[in-house]
Amino acid sequence: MLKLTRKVEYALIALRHMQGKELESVSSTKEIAVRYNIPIEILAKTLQHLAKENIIEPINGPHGGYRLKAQLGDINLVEFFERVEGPLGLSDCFYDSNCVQIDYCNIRTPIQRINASMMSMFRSMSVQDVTN
Amino acid sequence: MLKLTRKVEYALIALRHMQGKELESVSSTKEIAVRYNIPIEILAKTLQHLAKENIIEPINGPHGGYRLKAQLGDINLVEFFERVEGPLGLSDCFYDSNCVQIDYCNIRTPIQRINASMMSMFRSMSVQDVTN
DNA sequence: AATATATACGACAGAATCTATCGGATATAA
DNA sequence: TTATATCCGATAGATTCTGTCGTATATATT
Repeated sequence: MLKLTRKVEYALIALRHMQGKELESVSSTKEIAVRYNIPIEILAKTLQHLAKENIIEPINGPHGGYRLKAQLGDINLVEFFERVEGPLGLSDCFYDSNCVQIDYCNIRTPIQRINASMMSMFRSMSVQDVTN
Repeated sequence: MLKLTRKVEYALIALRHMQGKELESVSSTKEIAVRYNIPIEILAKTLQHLAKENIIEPINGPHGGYRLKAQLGDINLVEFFERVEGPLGLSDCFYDSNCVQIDYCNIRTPIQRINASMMSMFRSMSVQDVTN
């Protein structure tokens, strides 16, 4: 409960790795996978996803890989989590109405308040707060 | 990602239900299950768990059920979540060392900080903030 | 004492999500 | 042409979440 997914963790590990290198330098999937002991195929997917989101830039071919494209200080953690994993919320009912309790629920409003606090907390931090 | 479990939600729904009634009055599993459209067996387990945690008190036999026992204002949300679902943290590595990245991980410290913020936020709220 | 209604609880099963793997395609530097 | 990289859909395995079943125990009521 209340945990990050591996995908988000791998994304952050990779971004921090890139952040630690010179601006133009390129990091390959293999390099990162080996360095941090991450399954290469899953990391590859994660990086492809970050590239589609324009957070990193892909370089094809030998000596290729990825380098940072976005300003990590401009992406708050709610935005980042949602771009990597989709809609965010303590309960599904805040972005999807398929809950059988929804008509009777006596805690929706209070949980909504707590959810807002959590969102606000994550919104106050940027990806750079993690990668620096 | 970052969601509450149904068990926690059902527990909060039940506690709020009890909170809304007179102090000595008793609520049965069936009454709550029907009222909020919750599978009765799973709610039964949840209430048994809350009873073992001394948060509610069981009354056996016909006209039995449960009533509040603990002061809900005295239980903060971190404590509540952990008593219902076990150890809490954004990543497993904060309470369990079975992660293959742990020796190389470059984000453990920053995630730890964010985790501390989240814990602090939940610690600042009590169960009563949800059930009132 | 018998009955009906309630909690107690372990074992199991189904569903959903998370995590990882496979196979084959495209791009490009050397 | 070759080697090294990204790209991407399909699938499989693992774990967690959610719900079910069967049986035992407790007690108010008759």
